[in-house]
Amino acid sequence: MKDSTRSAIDGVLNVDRLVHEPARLAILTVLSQAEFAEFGFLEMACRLSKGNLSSHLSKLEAGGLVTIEKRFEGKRPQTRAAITESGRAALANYREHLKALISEVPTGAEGDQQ
Amino acid sequence: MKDSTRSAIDGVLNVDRLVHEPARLAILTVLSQAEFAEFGFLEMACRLSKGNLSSHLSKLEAGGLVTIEKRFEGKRPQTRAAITESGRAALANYREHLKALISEVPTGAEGDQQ
DNA sequence: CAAACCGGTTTGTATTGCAAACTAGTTTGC
DNA sequence: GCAAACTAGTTTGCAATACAAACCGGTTTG
Repeated sequence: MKDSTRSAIDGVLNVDRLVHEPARLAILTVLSQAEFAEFGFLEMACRLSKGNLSSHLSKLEAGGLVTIEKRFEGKRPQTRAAITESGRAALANYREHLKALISEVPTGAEGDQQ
Repeated sequence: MKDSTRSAIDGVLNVDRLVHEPARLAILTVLSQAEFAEFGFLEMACRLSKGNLSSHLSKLEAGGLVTIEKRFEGKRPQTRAAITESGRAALANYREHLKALISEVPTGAEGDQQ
């Protein structure tokens, strides 16, 4: 087994589960592209129900990857989420692991066993 | 939101959960590099306990992504796993989604909201 | 022949992702 | 002016599942 394959697999095995979950990865990805985003926007952008979005945001907040700001837009409540520095780092780190997997391990079929 | 970002996120949201789990992704990745692998080898290569490896292999088998062959090596039982065509396709597809995410969405910090 | 080892499978548990139900307030229709 | 519908979320309940620990059948070793 090649060294690069070895470390790519180790990377995969150690991914941050908080980031790895597709819904949260989507949220972080969207947030990484903007200064902040409103709840309603995230709902559509990530195709999540309000319930799921709410709970995933709570987990991301608990993990320090995003901040949640609650405010009023006129008379209506409004929630804004933003990625933190720590969140950016976690996302970047996650993406590095994926990149390693993709670039270091060939798609190829044949190879030598063990 | 850019179109490429949109489809990258859709890709992430629709990943095959059977492949997405790190332990199973590791297994499939290892199997994709060889014709087959023995249980004991997978155990080390994927840094999995026997119990976990056993149950993940069962799930992959149930999903048709790998085949399990049981035989005797001398007097001892031995299990071999191999990736199927369907498994190869699922892995390739999964990797395509990742690649799309990484290549289409910039790491960048700033951007315009919504 | 007992103890340790090999090669796994089964079982138990704690986590968690998701949907559905709920809460709290606001606007609209009549 | 008040009931019904809508907005903006949170909480709750449940089914799935990842992992560890216990277990099991057999084999080798001391």
